[in-house]
Amino acid sequence: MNKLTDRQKIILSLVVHEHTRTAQPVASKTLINEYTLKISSATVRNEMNTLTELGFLRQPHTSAGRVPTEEGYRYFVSNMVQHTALPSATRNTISHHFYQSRKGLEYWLPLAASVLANNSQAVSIVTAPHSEKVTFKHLELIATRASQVLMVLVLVGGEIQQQIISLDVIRSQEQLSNIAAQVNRVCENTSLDQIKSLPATPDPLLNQVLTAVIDQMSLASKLVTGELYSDGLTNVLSEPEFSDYNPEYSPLRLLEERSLLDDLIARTVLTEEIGGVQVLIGGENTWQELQNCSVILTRYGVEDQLSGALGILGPMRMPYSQTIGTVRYVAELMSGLVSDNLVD
Amino acid sequence: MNKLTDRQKIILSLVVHEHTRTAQPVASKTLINEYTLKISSATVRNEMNTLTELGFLRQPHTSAGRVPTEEGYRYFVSNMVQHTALPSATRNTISHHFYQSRKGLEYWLPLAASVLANNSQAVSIVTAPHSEKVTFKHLELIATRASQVLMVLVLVGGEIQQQIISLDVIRSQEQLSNIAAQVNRVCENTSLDQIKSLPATPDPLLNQVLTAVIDQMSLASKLVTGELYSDGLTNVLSEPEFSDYNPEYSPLRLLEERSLLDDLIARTVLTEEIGGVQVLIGGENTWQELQNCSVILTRYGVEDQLSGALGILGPMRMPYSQTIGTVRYVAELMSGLVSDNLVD
DNA sequence: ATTAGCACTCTCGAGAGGAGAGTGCTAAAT
DNA sequence: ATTTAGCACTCTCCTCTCGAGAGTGCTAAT
Repeated sequence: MNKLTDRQKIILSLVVHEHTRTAQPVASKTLINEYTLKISSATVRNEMNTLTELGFLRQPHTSAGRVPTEEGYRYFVSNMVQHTALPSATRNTISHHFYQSRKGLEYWLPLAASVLANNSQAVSIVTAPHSEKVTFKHLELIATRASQVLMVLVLVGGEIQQQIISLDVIRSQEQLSNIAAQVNRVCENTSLDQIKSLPATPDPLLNQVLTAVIDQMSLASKLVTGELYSDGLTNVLSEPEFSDYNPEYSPLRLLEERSLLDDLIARTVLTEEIGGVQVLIGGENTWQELQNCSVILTRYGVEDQLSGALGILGPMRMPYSQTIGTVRYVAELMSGLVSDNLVD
Repeated sequence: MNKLTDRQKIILSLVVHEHTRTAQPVASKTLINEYTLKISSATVRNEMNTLTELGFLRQPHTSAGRVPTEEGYRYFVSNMVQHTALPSATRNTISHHFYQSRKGLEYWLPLAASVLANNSQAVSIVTAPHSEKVTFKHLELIATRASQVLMVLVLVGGEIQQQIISLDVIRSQEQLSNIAAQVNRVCENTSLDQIKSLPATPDPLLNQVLTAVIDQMSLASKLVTGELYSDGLTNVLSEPEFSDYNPEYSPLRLLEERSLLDDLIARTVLTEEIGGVQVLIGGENTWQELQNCSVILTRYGVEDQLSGALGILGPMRMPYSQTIGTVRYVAELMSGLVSDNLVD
């Protein structure tokens, strides 16, 4: 696979850079003008020809410059994007944002989305972290009106679920607190399966509450990741990739149809260890919606406990090196924050 | 203001309808061909001329048909959209969705957004309901790791806030529950101001918790409405109104910059009683972002207790009658659901 | 007050032509 | 054997023109 000569690699990378910058097909002459190459345009043309035959470049028409193909981008990203860290100025700006934000995931998630969007000129995707194993932490029952009860369920990891339960009989807050205390005693740090296999209880209220708990926990166990935060839509609306095509296959469906995003996350980053950044270029023949787009995704959080996905969706023509660096850095920050605030 | 003749009104409304249907300038001849009018095209032309002088229609160029102006749409909406109810089939389809959904605001909000988007071919906007007066309902403190405590605060209305507090000393869950019980005894159904004016306490832990409660409640009191749910972006991306213009003034900024939306909500529906539907056409000289767009917004929930805003954002050229009906109906449904599940 | 008829205006699309950009190839140079 | 200069060739893109067609405004007749 890696059978390009050094010179071919340089030319491919220059074409990618130049095309990213100008959005135009790149001519051999442009290359030797803009960059200091010690070879002539004719040589560049010959090499471009080879790269075209290899499938890494293509010509929009006979007498136009070259544009990288999907394969070209893929080769570029896997072989030539050196994982240099982000400039420290950028890192500081980003971490500063987190530092001066209010504390709490509910602030960090939209902040991460905003930072990613602003540093990438693409659409950001951030999902709230979620624990693979759903474990009971704490239950609270709060009397509201008449026989309605607000049930608040806290899971290990810190996710909070709420549900309104209608009882057959009106109960006092004391009675409710009593039941909640019983449930807490039995269930703390207990997994869904364990709770399911608890012996039946004669108390109908306790029964109803346990059923509701099991119901909520089952629901949570089916989630791939938590809520979606996104930002930077206006960054890409002017890009033809996002507005021209068939609305049936708009890449923005990824933001609106949760099942699409979940599928994408499940099939890429969820199978990876935290820390690895995945780059999907042009849908990889699997996601039709992503033609002409690229997705950079990674997983963040604490391995085996609480993790979410974060990254960006942008036109295929994007500054991969910088964007990958940003995604990686934001994920590192978020992992640290999640880890420091783990509820276990 | 209402000085149009009946015939002029008819012609204006036909132009609006036809333009909505075809997105093209409407010719006098088209009108008498498509609709059964007992007047000639020349008469229509004369009337169109008058309507143009009055500012309700305009010509894209000399020899083109007419297009409604902002003023034209405004006149049409205020004087000629009769508030006929939605067809019962549509109503049934919509209510069916709510009926077979899981119960809980967290399901109804995205559902409302989805229903609005699908029935309007526009972008939907739904904000979670929020209570104007922030009132304490219930507090829970949950020991996590070492000296970290997860504080869960429930407000009257059912909003749940969470925060992680770091204590100086490690406390047992008993001690924490004890403190929470104390706070609950003192604060239940108490307003922010009342809590603020509570006498100081010697207990440092109690003090820290109360400070955190006040902090969270202050934050809540500054919200205009809750979280934003939106759907149907792909509906409008192909519309030139949404992709052509300067990204600085894209109408979609309304979805990304919460301050814009809050301003819009505060200055329109929040001042109205629940039930009134507001139609903003073309930004009304106030919101530059909304040029060529219209926003239909209404407030839903329970007056003086818990209310949010919902509606749609679409191109100015839209089927107002149907869309207004949909927005009103969804708001009615949501008001009912909020009312049935009020936590007070 | 309404309408038929007609001249006038403007857009839109097709077609032509020329400039320019960029290539591929060939033959010479290294 | 590789690189390069030179050049013919191709294709796009812009502009211009021109004619067809759509739709109007005006005038004179009903």
